Amino acid sequence: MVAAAGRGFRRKGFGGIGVDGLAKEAEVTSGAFYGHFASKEAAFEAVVALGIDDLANGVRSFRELHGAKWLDRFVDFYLGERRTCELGEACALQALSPEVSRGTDELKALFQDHMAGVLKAVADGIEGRTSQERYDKAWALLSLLSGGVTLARSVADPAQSKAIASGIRKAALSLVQARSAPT
Amino acid sequence: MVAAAGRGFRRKGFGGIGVDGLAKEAEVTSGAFYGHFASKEAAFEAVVALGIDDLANGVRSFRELHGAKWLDRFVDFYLGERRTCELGEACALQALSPEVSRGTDELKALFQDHMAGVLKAVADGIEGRTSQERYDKAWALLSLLSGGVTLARSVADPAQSKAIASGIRKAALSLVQARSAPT
DNA sequence: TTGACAAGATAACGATCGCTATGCAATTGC
DNA sequence: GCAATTGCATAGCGATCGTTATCTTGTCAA
Repeated sequence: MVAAAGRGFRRKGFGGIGVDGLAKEAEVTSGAFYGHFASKEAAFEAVVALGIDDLANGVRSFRELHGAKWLDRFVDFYLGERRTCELGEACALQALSPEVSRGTDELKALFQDHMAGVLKAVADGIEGRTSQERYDKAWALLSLLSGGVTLARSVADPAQSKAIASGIRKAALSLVQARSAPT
Repeated sequence: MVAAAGRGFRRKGFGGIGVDGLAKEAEVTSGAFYGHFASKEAAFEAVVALGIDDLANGVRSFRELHGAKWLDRFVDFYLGERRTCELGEACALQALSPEVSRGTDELKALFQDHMAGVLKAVADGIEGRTSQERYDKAWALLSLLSGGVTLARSVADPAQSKAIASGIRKAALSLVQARSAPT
């Protein structure tokens, strides 16, 4: 049910799909929808929470599976499958954070809360002299990847999209290895 | 009229505001709206075209005004005013590209077309051995800035938002100066 | 077998959706 | 000075919006 709502919101945006559409995505009717969620907004909150937690778990999986080389794999995965897959299956960070930025403070607090897990998972997996440097790099990496995929998804020509991804990839890898500039 | 529609779309998203709302933003009625635009979608296209062109002109202005040091100023501006200003006045790239990524191929073609001007303006203003390297960096810089501002706008705590911006700033400056990694 | 309970279907509410047709008033060309 | 055109307001179209109340169905306990 949450997964179906997640697909709907990702594909159409919060305002672009109605409760009937979300319910149909789950192959039920709107009556059943309100059995699971108190409101459309509550459903969106559940989708954001689950989506961001999924990202955190995804990062942890890459670290466990690939060890020291996890970041190369992760970047390639994010700029490959996650860029070309159907929008309904896209990363929550990329597809949902713009909607969060238009939302209430309550929604932003929830987003921030769950993002803490993602940040820790990324920051713990990259190099840097200080904790702050690792967290700075983690924010930058996530911004670069999500922003890059959004831009790559916004152009019509697949070759252009691929070229953007290629540029992002180089920047992402050099970013994580770079010695941070003085503040 | 286009400016008013731009504010409305940025604040609420394409699906989050209706024609009546867009018309009210311009202090007219929906009848007048359809005197200017053939449809809601056509209005959005005009907003995207104008917004991206504004970004291109903004980059050119920074280059003319600040010369070799334009990028530091631009990054600070983008992560300062452009991050904290009201959503209605936000950068088109940050506020509108997620909607473009959910749009038709026609809309994406228009976006890609106008982005060419932004890319050239940025790529011509940064260093790099080859043209491709400059364009790669330009795409990465724009992704980093727009994605970073979106994330910074999605958290509830202003201090957290500022911390994100700080991390993005360091990454942006180091990105442009870095020697590009091998492909 | 019956009866309580849970889950989803159905139907309806007023409001708003994107859009069109028509009406009126000011401006324009001659 | 009158006619044609332009620019916006008004009103209304059927459809969909988010939400609630009611009804039906299925399940398991006693």
